[in-house]
Amino acid sequence: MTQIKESSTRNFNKGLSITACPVTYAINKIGGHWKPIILYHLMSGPKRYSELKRAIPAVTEKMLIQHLKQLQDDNLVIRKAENVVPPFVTYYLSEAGEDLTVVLNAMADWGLRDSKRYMKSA
Amino acid sequence: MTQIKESSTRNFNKGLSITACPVTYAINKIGGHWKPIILYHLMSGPKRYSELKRAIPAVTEKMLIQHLKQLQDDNLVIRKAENVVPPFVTYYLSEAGEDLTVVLNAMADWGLRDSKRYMKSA
DNA sequence: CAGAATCCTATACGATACTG
DNA sequence: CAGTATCGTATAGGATTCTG
Repeated sequence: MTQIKESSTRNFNKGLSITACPVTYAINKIGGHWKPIILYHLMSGPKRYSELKRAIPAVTEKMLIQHLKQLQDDNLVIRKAENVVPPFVTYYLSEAGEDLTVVLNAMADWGLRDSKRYMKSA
Repeated sequence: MTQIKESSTRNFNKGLSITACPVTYAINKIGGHWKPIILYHLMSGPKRYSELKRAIPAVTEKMLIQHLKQLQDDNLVIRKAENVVPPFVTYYLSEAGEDLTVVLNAMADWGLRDSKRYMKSA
């Protein structure tokens, strides 16, 4: 598995900055390239693995699973698996994940506003 | 210069997700590991290059300059250089950068709240 | 269906040395 | 002081194949 290692100066520095700044703490939890999108899709309710995949066609399985796992590790999403064949797995936001809605919306607002800033020529 | 290239599937996908989600648009502008910290320090007023360096000891010159440049390209910070010897360069937030304050604060709030969530044992 | 495993590349990042 | 240049590494991310 190509996961995050805990060695290297890089992670050391990362650690430093986390403690220094709550913003960085947040970035480190939702900063992955696909995490916000996943979270975004989860904001509209629980989704099955395949639904997420279809909702975000650009993401590879690896990335999806990987980020989903990180989000679980960070206690932002919850995975619920029925033990049936074929498998039925749903992902949904935890409390902490729900709380993120505010942040995501703030970011979305800003993103929208910012992109408009460079469009309105008239 | 080790800058961002515009080729590769990766960037293509990145592009896709940007258009799909304003949150991702935002992440792509402030998602760099040092950007939020830089922005954060700039929130308290204009800073000289050396001040930033001192304020964020963990960052290397390369990273600082690089992110500073990206932030300029993204119109989040403004660079103002006096043409004197020794050089006197100041960085400060643009309008768009100031707008980010809300987002950064939302993230900071969440980060603080989230980290507390895992501390309060009593 | 949901996911694990493997292989590979790009690039983000760090360290260090040099310059106007 | 405020940067640039060069080099090396790690890891994030992609493509593909396989499985309970």
